[in-house]
Amino acid sequence: MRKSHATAVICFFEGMRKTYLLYGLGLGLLLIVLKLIEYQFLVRMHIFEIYGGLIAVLFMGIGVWAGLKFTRKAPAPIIVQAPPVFDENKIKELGISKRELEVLELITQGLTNQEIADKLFVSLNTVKTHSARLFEKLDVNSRTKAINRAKELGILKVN
Amino acid sequence: MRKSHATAVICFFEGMRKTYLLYGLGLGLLLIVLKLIEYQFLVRMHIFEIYGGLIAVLFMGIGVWAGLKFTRKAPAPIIVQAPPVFDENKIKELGISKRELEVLELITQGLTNQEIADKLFVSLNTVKTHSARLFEKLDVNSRTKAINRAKELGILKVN
DNA sequence: CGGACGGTCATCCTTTTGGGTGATTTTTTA
DNA sequence: TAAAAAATCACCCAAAAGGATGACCGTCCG
Repeated sequence: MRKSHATAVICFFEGMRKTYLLYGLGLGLLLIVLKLIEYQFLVRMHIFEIYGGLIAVLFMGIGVWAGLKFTRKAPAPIIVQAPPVFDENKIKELGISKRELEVLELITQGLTNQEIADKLFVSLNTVKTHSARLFEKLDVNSRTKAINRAKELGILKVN
Repeated sequence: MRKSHATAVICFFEGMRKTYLLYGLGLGLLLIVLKLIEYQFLVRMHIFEIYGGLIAVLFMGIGVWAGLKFTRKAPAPIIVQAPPVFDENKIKELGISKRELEVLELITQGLTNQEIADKLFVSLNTVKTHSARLFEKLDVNSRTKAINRAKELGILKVN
């Protein structure tokens, strides 16, 4: 029921999931677009500048976006420096996941859910889900109470 | 789609799971084959292809680099527990009244406006007025931000 | 006396949060 | 590989918070 119809329809490689297919299609479309642009300019003389500029802008945009997106998860191993009273056991004891912990820290920094969503490159709904479960695990019902609770539990890295 | 797409694009910079790598290699081979075929018919545009490809790679690299450079926040130079002192001057300097300060402290304790109102024996509206003026003076727009601001200003008696 | 200030309360309106439910996809683990 | 856990996103609804404005009432001080 999970990978039923879509996978069965087009299955070049065994076990290829829908997302891979979508990725392939997306890249294919991108290539087609580039080709179209290319031909348009090629047939009416060689205007390399415009085409090159488009490629430059497009891929630089992709670079910025992808670079940002994939360095968020990098846990930055720099902070090996003496954590004050970072009680890791408490976190596992409460069953707080990594993502939830991230959200918690951003909450304590005073960010709104929308700001957190932007920072983590996820949707607002996702942040709300994380925070909801977090509050449940911390046994609180508001972010300000969560801040205090997290502090008294020693869950936060700083402060 | 978004995630898988970008993951494959930039998997070299990160985890680089086997699946993505294999997929990428397959795609690469496919592209090479296409290029070979294309070369037979479009010999004259070969230079153009290389040119465009170089631009793409170059600017995507620039994008990643620039994106990282301008968003990575400074490595937090040893969080020296700032002023744990009660800076009374700051309070007068900002024109925060006694009642507003009371509200501020109750806010940092995680109380809701209603709870604060009950505690101070005033109406909810009054608390909202106080907090509104408080936020204005602290130059924030939410209680969680007010908490952090108050701390960095040394306005709070405790912690 | 008459402002200025602080405290109180109100109304209207918008945005943000919190709570509940359900679903799909990805990752981890047994 | 199959099951469990984590992460993602959506939709609905209600409560809380925030912004803007206006008003009333004490007290204090020039």
